Amino acid sequence: MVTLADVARHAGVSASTVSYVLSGKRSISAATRERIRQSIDELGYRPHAGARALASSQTSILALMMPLRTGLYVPVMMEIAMAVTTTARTHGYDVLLLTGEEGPEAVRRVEGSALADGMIVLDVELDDPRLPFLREAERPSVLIGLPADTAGLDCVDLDFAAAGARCVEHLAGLGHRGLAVLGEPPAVYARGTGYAERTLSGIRAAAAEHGTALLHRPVEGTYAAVSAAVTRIFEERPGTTGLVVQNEAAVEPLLAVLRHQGRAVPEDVSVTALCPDQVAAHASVPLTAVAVPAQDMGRIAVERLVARLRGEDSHGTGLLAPRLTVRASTGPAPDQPEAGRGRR
Amino acid sequence: MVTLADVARHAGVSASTVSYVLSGKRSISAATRERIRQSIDELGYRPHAGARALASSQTSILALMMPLRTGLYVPVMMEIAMAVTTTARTHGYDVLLLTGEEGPEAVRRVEGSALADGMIVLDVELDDPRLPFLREAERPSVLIGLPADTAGLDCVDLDFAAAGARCVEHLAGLGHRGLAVLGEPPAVYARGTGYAERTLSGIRAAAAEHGTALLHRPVEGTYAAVSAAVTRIFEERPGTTGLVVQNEAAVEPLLAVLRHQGRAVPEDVSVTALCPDQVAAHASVPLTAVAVPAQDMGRIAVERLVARLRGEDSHGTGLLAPRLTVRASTGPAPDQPEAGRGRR
DNA sequence: TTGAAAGCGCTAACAT
DNA sequence: ATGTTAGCGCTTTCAA
Repeated sequence: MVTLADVARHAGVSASTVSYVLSGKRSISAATRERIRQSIDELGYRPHAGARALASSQTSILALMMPLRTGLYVPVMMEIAMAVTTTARTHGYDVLLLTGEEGPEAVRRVEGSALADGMIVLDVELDDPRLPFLREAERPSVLIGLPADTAGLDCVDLDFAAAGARCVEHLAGLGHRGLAVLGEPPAVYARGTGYAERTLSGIRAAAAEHGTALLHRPVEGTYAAVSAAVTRIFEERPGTTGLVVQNEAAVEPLLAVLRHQGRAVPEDVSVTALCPDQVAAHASVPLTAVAVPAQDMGRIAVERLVARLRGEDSHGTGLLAPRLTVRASTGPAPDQPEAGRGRR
Repeated sequence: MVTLADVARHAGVSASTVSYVLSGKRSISAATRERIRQSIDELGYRPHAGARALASSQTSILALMMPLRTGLYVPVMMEIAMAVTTTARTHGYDVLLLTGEEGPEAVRRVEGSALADGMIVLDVELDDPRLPFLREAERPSVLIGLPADTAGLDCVDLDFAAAGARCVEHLAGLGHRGLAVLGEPPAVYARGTGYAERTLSGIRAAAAEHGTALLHRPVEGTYAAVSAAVTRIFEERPGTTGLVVQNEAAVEPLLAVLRHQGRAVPEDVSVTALCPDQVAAHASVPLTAVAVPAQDMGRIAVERLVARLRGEDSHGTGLLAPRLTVRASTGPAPDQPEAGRGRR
């Protein structure tokens, strides 16, 4: 193994000089700097991460806490994880992956063992058990998600209320007066994961404002569940012409069910979704949708965390504005909102 | 920060004694061991990871290299990542997540900077550029996947050839004589990712053995692409009654297309897939399928890696035997393999 | 602009 | 069964 001392010897300087060339924390004459650079390349030197961590109390590692609870849409988590990792690298950080199991204990491990300089926390519940530990932690953290009480926390998230409202406004603007929401699975609501409720409240507010009827059905992302839910919706409210879907897994099943029931999209029913752009764009009917900006959230979380590690000011809680892209799944409300247009 | 020295002082022993209690590398009288345990708890001591890494040249960290290339089915990767992380924890290891971008360079970083004790490599190409570096690396690695030349490497993977054969045997056993394969997207084949080709060769061999006709169509996982492919298949080979799908993303689109074309599953067409059990079980028609044992692969990879880190013998390359679960998507071949049974 | 030297917190010989 | 001590490879005062 090549050490700093080896490099110093090879370049004919002291160890500290090599260290300073690496960190740039003091000025070095161009000549020696070049000589040292050369030695480093020639010897293939790499600083030992552990030694560095010990001496500097900085690990150059960010922890990513990613519980994988039921009802979560995996691809979104993955996108965030990837964005976090690549962004972290551009800032010179590596990423330590922590999964659920350990819960709050993981926070203590990271702190106590000095495993990382800061942490990014996913899938935050309204009253997340990790919050107290994060609040009193020495090291900074950024949450992706929004707990009930954000005091003393740094959070990044999509403005789900605005996103829900955006969907309703779009449909209302097209003349739809009977709307229904296919929500996340019951488990997600039960768990107190804020975003589902925030979306719903945004949807409700907008529906009230536009005077549209509204039905809400939590639903599992299976064909059978979606089929049952959709059937019930049209039975109870034959005048329903607009659907808002907030369950990525339900998107394809929904389109299949509608097709099967003979309801044309968007001629008979307009559909808007809240899902990653990729899902919306590649659906069997390209969907008018508010994007879940997974990559942005991951990137922004890292940038904030890095800024705080550098001692720059924390930016506090910030919500991303929703962006709705119109595609092929929405159109004007049918002239006669007659019942039973579709066959069953 | 609480250090080993603090604990030693508090317990009235020397630092080394505390260290040995922690590592169990020499016998300690029950009395002092208990006293030290108590001090550790009372003070809330946690060993400093960096210091430990420096002194012992062991990081207790495993690196997980996960390029995320196009055409990959994300949930499988995620399942593997989660299995790797939780299994690693049960053995006292944490996981460092490395994504694509860096390629072979990442291998050198991990080595050179002593970031991890060993690595697990995903999405291995037949002639992966990382292989030479892995072969000459000091630290052990386990690949999930099978490159062209496995010499000097430790690999875990599903036996895709056997898996493909298993699907064909099942269909042949049900009397199907005209089969078609919906394969991975062309990009996957082009990239030289072995598993797709291994599956295909297994399918071909079994088809030859059973004397069944066979058509192969690579396909993107979009509704449009699947629709086009299926339509062509039935035009070219009206006698096709059995489908093998090896593209998780194509599963739902396929079922939707068949439904739309009026082909009943399994009365008109039998479908077998090669996909995670969860996908198969929750599809709109529960699928007879060979499972992609993502969790097992992740777990086994870690167990092997840990065994090697402990100096136990490497187990060499090992393929997992396929397991086919019969569900609702396959049935006896239609009596009269007549053309044009479905409407269009 | 550069060196010398004192740790960072832990492990592992080497003693006793 | 326990203590003493010399590093592990790096950062960072303090000196020059």
